[in-house]
Amino acid sequence: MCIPVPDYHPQDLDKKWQKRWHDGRAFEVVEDPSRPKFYCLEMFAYPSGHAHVGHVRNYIIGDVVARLKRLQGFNVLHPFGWDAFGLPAENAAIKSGIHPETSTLGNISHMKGQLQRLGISYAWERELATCLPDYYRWNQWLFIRMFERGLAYRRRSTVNWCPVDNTVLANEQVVDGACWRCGTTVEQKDLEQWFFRITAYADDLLASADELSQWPEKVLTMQRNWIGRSDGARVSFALDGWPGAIEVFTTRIDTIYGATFLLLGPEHPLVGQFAEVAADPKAFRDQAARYRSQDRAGRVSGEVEKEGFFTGQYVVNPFSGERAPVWVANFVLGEYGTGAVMGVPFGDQRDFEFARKYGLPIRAVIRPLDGDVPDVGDMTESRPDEGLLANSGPYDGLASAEARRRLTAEAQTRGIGEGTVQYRLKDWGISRQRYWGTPIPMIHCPHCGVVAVPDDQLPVELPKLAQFTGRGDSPLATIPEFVNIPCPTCGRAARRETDTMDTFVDSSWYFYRFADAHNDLLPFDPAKVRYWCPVDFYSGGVEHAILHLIYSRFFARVFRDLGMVDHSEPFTHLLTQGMVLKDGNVMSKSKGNVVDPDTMLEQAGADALRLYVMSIAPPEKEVEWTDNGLDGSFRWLARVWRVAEHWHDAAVTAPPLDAATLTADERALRRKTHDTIRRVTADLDVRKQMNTAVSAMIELVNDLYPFTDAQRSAPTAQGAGVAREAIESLVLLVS
RNA sequence: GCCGGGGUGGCGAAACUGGCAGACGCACGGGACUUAAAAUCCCGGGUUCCGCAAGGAGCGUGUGGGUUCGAUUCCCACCCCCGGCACCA
Repeated sequence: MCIPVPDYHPQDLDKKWQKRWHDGRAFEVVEDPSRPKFYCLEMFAYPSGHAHVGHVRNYIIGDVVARLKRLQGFNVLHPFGWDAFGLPAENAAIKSGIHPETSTLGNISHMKGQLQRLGISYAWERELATCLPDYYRWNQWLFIRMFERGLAYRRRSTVNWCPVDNTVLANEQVVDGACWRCGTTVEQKDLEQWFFRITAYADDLLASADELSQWPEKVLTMQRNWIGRSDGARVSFALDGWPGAIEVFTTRIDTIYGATFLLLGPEHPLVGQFAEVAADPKAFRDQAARYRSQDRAGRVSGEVEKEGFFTGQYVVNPFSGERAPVWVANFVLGEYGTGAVMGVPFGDQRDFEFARKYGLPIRAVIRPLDGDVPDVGDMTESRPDEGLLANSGPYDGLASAEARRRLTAEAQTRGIGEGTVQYRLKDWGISRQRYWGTPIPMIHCPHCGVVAVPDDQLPVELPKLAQFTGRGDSPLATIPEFVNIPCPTCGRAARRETDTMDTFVDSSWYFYRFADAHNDLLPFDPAKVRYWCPVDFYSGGVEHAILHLIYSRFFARVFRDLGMVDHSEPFTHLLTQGMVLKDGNVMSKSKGNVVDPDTMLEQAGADALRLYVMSIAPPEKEVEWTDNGLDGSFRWLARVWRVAEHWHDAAVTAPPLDAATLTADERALRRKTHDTIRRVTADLDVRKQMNTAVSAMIELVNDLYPFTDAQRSAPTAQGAGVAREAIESLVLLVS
């Protein structure tokens, strides 16, 4: 068949339609209770300067869903904004002297142009940037609400410190002992810090993870690991010859008769006291100090030889009544549980190795259901399996689970312990000693203590800073006009808090702000959020699985408990899009392997680029970028254009279809048309598998060509009608 | 070690509920059109063997078993790759 080459000039089409969408405000929406709503959101962007293909993939995925849902009759909210605070802009300012505000706003403007040229259907009137006071004032407002409820609090603590970025990092921002952003090994530092009490929601966050049926299992697993719930018991071992007791946390109280020693972490408060009565207090203290530093290094390197030393003190096993020596061990973590553990070499591999190394006794306290009590002399490793209790006094013969219940109950009755739940999750440290972030709206008064800035004085605006030196702490502390302020309570001289908030605070609730982006009385009108939220479809990179996505779930609960939202889970369906790699690496400016979409837009137009990116692989899958297929997508669009142009005149005058008089060829094409509609709809809507939707559409065109050719030599009355139906359907599916 | 995901042509991939493995695309080869090229259109292709050919036979979805009339799909055992967590008591 020879269909003449059409004038397919996508660049002109892009301009024409993008102008029409812009002028007609085509994607703006308002609440409309008469229509079902659909909130489609892609993770907003850090304005680094240029959108690369990796970002673009995410926005296209979201746009496909948004456009599908509009065609299906939903009232679709599809907004975009900018996660505009953050270190890169401040670090650039230190190098170049350009103020972060200037560079950030410039970057936003450039990237917005790129997204518009891609034809992403955003409701731009709701655009927000977190670095603007009309956004970050609500961070401050919410901080104060959390402060009032004890969810934001200040304490001195050991924190993760990045010496390159010169700031504190949250636990979630430390990856393999290094800064998540710059990769520098994290140091420990003692600082007064603001924390958000995310641990208050640990169980809530964990329990409802089970209900997130439309989240990837991978993400839920990561969050469960991160929260790290352990069910166990706290039990006190009375000190022998000292007042008081040492409390331990254990998940295996059923093995307590096998606790032949007790281990303190080097950070444990009793370590200092025991040192004073030791034979050589200095050696005692030095050794403990060595363990404390070792632990940090050990977590990074992974391998540290287990070692410890005897304190000279004993405790009494509350169940067996036996005296057990107290040791300090380098592998016991000060910050987890009570910082002390009972040593059960029979059931715990670390304790086993420790006991073997130092000749401590091992007692077998569990026997298998179908076997005898093991001979400890034969053991080469611990036996953590559950079974029936042995050598455990009155508890002998009980199954492990039952024994745990009885022993815990007994401990409680005797007032020496209780069942408890331990989490690995820690409170979220949000103070940052940097400039380019939300000022923490607190005032330190020598007389009144820590006082919140009154609501009517919000926002605490970020002052202009002339010089970026990168030296010292908290740049805001160098601005006397900012720091010095009368106390709002007593009126006497006081000082502002000079730390700023972690930028993850900004991103933890922005999806609510989109529902009511210009509210200047509240972060959002609860009625509007009730209409739009939760977000029905959320897509973004899996790298946020335990940062942004757990913080956002936390904030949803805070807003819920403030009575402002009526759901707990902010994102119903989560799609974690696979990264786009170039030469096996993540694209980044520093690696110099960024693929810029603008060149491809100029070459092939927005439709070809979008179609190609969607056709490479399913959206969750990581892909290696090659330019190879882009031409193919362009060629296919030209084929669509060509066949549509060929049929245009005949189609507009074709009579209505009469199903009874169709030829076999016509029936086949008709069947293909409707099958394609079914497949594309299921692929986009249900399976979220854009690549096979593209394949299905290509197949329809592949059938349309020979049909067109056959009709050229032997046209039928119904042919144009069947072709029209196919082409109209196709165009709709493509759109 | 624990948890999650995966392993299918030269490449990206598809196979939705156990039913013709490799749809669709990229790259490639052949042909038509053209003075020629580009573009376009048509055809071809997992692999081995037999055949001049049309065609035929065998093997084939990480490996080894199993269930079944039938297995990429279900079951058992194992290997490898990717991601997450990890001295958490």
